[in-house]
Amino acid sequence: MKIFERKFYEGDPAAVAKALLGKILVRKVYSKILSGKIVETEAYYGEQDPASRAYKGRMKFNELMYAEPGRTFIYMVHGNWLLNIVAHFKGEVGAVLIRAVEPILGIEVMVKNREVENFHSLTNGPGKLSKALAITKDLNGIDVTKRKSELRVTEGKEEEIEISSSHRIGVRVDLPQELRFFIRENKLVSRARRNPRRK
DNA sequence: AGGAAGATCTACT
DNA sequence: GTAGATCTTCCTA
Repeated sequence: MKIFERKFYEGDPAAVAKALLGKILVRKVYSKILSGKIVETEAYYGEQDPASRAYKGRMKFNELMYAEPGRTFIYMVHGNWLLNIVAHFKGEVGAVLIRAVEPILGIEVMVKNREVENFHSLTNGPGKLSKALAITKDLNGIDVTKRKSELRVTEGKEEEIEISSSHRIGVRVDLPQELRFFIRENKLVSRARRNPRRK
């Protein structure tokens, strides 16, 4: 499968978030291959984005958002590891959160990791997919453009996909534009929630 | 020490 | 579908 070069991730985070839909996330672990089609993403910016980890400026824990595009940025929220891929124009700041995938290879391993049987609830959320694919802080900062990486992104099969958008999920204060993107009608897209709750 | 955070699970109105 | 408890880091005081 064709792998994407760094250039693919150099661009506006929202554009990269859309471009990632339909691509394949490949995880190599326990000498096995686990993979899934990316069906839902969100774009995050830098200091002008109140929902971004980089909102308060550059710090040790968000340094990767400033790093070269194509690397992972993984952090914990409410007890869940969330997988982002660094994406931005040179000299800027940003990342794309992978919110859901549709399992392809290694489904029996994902079932074991997740401790659920139901196919639909295997990877339909950012915390769930990390657990299913055994993604933790150990993979923070690795390069998904390298063929030998334990986590990489490759070309999906040729198909028409229809992209829908909405506001980002779960954020306290969102930007005016819609920055969540997902494949329309896909069953593995996480359930939409009502708008950001008020303070 | 305390609290917030890109969430998830369970147990029901 | 929604409410509430609970998940684990890392920041701020």
